Amino acid sequence: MDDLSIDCVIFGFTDELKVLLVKHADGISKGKWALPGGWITYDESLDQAANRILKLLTGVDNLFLEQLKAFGAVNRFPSKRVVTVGYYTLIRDIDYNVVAGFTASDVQWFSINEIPDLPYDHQEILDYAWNQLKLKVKQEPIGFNLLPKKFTLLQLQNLYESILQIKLDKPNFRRKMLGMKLLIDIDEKQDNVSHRAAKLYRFDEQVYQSLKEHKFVLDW
Amino acid sequence: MDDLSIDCVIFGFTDELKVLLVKHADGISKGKWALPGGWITYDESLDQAANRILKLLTGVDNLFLEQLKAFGAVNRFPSKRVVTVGYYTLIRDIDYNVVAGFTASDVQWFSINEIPDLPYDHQEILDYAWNQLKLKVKQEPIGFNLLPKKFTLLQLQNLYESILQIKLDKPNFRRKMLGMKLLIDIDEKQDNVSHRAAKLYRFDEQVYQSLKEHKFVLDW
DNA sequence: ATACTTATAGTCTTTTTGACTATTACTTCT
DNA sequence: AGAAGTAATAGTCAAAAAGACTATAAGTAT
Repeated sequence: MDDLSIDCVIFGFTDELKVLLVKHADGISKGKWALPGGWITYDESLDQAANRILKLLTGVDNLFLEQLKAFGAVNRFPSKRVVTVGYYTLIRDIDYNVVAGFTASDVQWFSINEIPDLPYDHQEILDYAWNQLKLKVKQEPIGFNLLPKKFTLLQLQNLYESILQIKLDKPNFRRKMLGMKLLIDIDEKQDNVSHRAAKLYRFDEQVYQSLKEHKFVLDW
Repeated sequence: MDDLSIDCVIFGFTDELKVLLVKHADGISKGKWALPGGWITYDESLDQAANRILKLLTGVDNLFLEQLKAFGAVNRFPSKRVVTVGYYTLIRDIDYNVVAGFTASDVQWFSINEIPDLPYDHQEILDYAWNQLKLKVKQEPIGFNLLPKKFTLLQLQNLYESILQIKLDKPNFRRKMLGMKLLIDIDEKQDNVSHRAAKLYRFDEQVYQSLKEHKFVLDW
């Protein structure tokens, strides 16, 4: 389908929230950083197409992937009428060795606060994606795809703070998180830190799933 | 564009939540009730296309209209590959005299609880739309497009109950609603009711808009 | 041993829920 | 006219949650 494309907003997190961009090797916006994307073929669903594109970059299949919506302004693409379907995904950036694909000469993580000029309506797609992420974070647990298996409460708090771009009170955050019974104390501690080591936790997958389904509400 | 269509979930409300369906005059699913839809032309954005289709049915332009997402399973449409973009809209049903368009032999409101068998993936689109509506109702004020200019607190409560399909406590609902300062007491009362007349309110558009932007959270 | 850093525990006040009860105003039936 | 019915509106009270803190603990670095 030469009038329908996919564009992916790939969020990563280690110490801060990041987005993966690719540099176009050629075409109209040659040399510009843009969201990774591609065309949809006739024999794949939208979700499959997005997954294929994501796999090209990360080498990994079946990452968390969710559709945003379709973007269809008449002149969003210069040469002809193209509607694009936006997707977003959450991954732990350092777990993956991202590689430039066919049409991309380079790939790179950018801090969410230092995004370069993007072509087409990619900035709009990114803004929309971030907004969705902010909403999501208030309604269901997050972090399973963004944090290591074992993590500290502060890491989790930093994730929330990075996404929402706000500062949270530490003791209150602890109380709330521990109160939802989502975290399991695995009775280990950090090491190699130059201060008191924090306890490590992991998600309780059962609770995580059920919270995802029932939705809750964090009024931050 | 012959591979990209629009489908609209048009929610209406008077005493209960309803959905507007059209009966196909011909084509593969002739005689079946389905979501109103149409093809996207090259010279209109997705939003414009949805708006055009909605206007055909209601005669009115620029109703509240919001995209759901794109639906793109490979075999969702029988004869060829078609991706559809779902939209939903909220209108006060009795304000509009809906008319059957070119390809529809009939139009009718159906109670949300008595939806007939729908063709293609229209049931999936409808479910998705209702879900979105449920989420929306918890995050921003609603009713501006669904209620008459002047309404009682009970009417507003019925709207919430119809959408969420739950029963709410009357005194608590009052307290919460009045507490948000969203309603203006216009110092009038119902008439022609066979019981104590309730006060009439209208929305404070300023507050309505600002609540829409800042989002809140109703944990029902 | 002391200064620094982060973890973790706990307090206290204010707000917000949720579940009710009580009373009021109006209509209609007898 | 009085009683019964129906929904509106006011108010209570205890439990839970949020917000803003303070205090202490457990380590590292100097």
